[in-house]
Amino acid sequence: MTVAEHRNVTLAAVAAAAGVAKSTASHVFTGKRAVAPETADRVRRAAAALGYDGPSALGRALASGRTHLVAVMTYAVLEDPDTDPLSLGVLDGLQREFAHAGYGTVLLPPITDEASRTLAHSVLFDGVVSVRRLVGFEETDAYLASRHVPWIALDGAMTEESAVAMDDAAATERLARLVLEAGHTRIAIAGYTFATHEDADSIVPLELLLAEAPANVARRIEGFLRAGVEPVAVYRCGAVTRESGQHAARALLDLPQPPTAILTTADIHAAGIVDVARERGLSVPRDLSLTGFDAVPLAGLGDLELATVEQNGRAKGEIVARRMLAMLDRELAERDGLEIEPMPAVEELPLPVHRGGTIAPPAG
Amino acid sequence: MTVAEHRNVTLAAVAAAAGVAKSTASHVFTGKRAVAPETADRVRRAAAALGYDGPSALGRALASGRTHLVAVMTYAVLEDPDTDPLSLGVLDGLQREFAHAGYGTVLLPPITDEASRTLAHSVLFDGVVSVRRLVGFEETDAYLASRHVPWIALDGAMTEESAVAMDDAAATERLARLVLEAGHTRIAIAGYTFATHEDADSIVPLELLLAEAPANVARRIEGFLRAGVEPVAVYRCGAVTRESGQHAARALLDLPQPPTAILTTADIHAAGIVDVARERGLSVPRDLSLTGFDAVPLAGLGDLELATVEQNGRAKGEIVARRMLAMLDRELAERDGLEIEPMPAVEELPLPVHRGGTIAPPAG
DNA sequence: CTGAAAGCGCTTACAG
DNA sequence: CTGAAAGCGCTTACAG
Repeated sequence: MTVAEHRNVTLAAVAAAAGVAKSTASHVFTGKRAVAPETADRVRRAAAALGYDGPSALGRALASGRTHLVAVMTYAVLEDPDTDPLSLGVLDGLQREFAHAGYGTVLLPPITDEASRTLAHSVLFDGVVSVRRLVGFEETDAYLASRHVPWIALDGAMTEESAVAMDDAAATERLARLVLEAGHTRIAIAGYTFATHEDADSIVPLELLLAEAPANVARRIEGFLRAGVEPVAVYRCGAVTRESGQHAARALLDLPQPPTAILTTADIHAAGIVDVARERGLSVPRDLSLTGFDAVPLAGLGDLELATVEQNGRAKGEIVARRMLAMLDRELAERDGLEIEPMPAVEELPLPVHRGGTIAPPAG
Repeated sequence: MTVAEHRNVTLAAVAAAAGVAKSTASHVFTGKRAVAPETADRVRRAAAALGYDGPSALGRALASGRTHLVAVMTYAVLEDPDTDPLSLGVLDGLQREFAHAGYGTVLLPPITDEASRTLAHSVLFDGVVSVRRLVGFEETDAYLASRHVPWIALDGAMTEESAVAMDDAAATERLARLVLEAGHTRIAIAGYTFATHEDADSIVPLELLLAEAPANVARRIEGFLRAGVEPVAVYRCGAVTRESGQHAARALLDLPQPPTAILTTADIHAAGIVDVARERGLSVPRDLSLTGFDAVPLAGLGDLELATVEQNGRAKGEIVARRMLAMLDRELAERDGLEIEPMPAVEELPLPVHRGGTIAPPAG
């Protein structure tokens, strides 16, 4: 038997060789129906003799409507692992949990041009998770909705909350309390939005930021307020980048009465603030206290450890994956007219607070 | 039109609504055959009216034999991005290039247990690339071979050389020359193997290391020899980890006549050697010169920049992806009885040498 | 415990 | 420029 012949061995051929019906041969491999031991043996022997490696995934998929593929739609998570270890962790967790359940993970870029559009249309998947929805997500979201498959969008999108429970507010409340207890009264808040308009980076009214921010960022700010913070200024970061944090620092430290503490909603912004503070000869935390969010490794901070909230990306990915698998199971049950189990409760991702070394009493 | 109805709109339904044959409707979407403008319009209108989003990827795949999916089989590349940024870069390059060509990338774990075995069998792909083949690759390799799809295995496997040209030897020769020119005569070599036996970490004869090492590592060592290095000792690292580098350092520095320079075949080993040297109060490069390979970010080295060879993971991934796409195209042409184009020449990945700050004249 | 048949949603020679 | 039909490789009611 040559390799070339090998390729086209089909279930039908095996069934014929074993002298049974295709359905019987099929059941030998899927195990969905009892088959007499001798019959099964005959089929297996025929398969071995013909070099049949089991039912083709493609045929199964068409017949069963299940591709055993889940898409993860994300933009360049991989390019700069240093800038986004969190999303990488999420991807890792998703992939592991899906693999464990027999689902492969398809990496797909968001739809930004003809190539990505064609790709999205031509790739198979039973469900999809969008991670770090930063670019090209208007069309992508519209498209994913139109595919009518289970879909979870993370990073502050509405569906995130139904997939993984995160009490951001409780965590940031604790963090803010530490700052208040240190004696600060002139506290500023720097939150972010995914707003794409110009001037996104600027001082804004608190209400505006709360209205524009993704749900999770809004919750983080709620935590600050709940702790009793009355911000002397609020900055809107237009991107989750170190530069945006630097802009925030410049604007806030230029105020006539600059804050003695800045509460951010992302570590990377806090890192940018440290950059500018040092540029200006200020020392953190002696001259400026600072909090972050994510507990992500940051370059260029030396020995400084940020006061922050830890978000375990891999754990988050695993939780989200389990949610997706439950959605997939329900869909299958619904299709087959089986009894539909209630969705399991949303799992909670613990968000431990790290005190770090960036909170100190205000100077003077 | 409800969502539920929506889901089952098929090409056949659209064709019926437009009053044309399925084949005609199909050609309107694929563009593989000319269709009269009015006819095409009628079909498109019918599609729009029915909410048809274009041919199902699944049906196309079964009929055409193309899933537009390439698998990347790799073990936990994502878990510790810090320890393997190179593989991450490769994955990124693969993914981008495949996406560009209309292929999705499926992340698959190597076969190590029942779950991964089931997964590999049930997932569809037209071709596969294995990256960082560290664990469970005996069964994985056997399985991938049995799928009879184009397959490229990286990281020192035979097929890597046919997919991307890397002149490791030329690069390491230059590096070794720098060490020789600095005046070193007592030079040791630390190379690695994927050997899994106990005692893998040990001093060995040069010939043994050359025989056991993956092809790319062997080439790197060849480069050292070509430069004129006559090693006073050769160490075999059994794993590509910092610990293994530390073991190498201990063994080599404990020699009665310790080397004044150590040439490694991976940055991470050089980092481990720095750890041990410092532990012992030695200064790099004053007391010990050192070279690496990969130019990967390393933690805990302070200001020390390694003398090393840069391997751009993303560029490598892109080159490999283009190779895979060419293999896929050829396969298709072969199947359809078309003229088979010769494979394009293997692309070369440049391997720039960085002098860094870890080469100095020997002490004394 | 087993079989014959329909069907999953398309593409692609073949024929005109 | 278009159509009718076979076929891609399976699974799954239905029937016995």
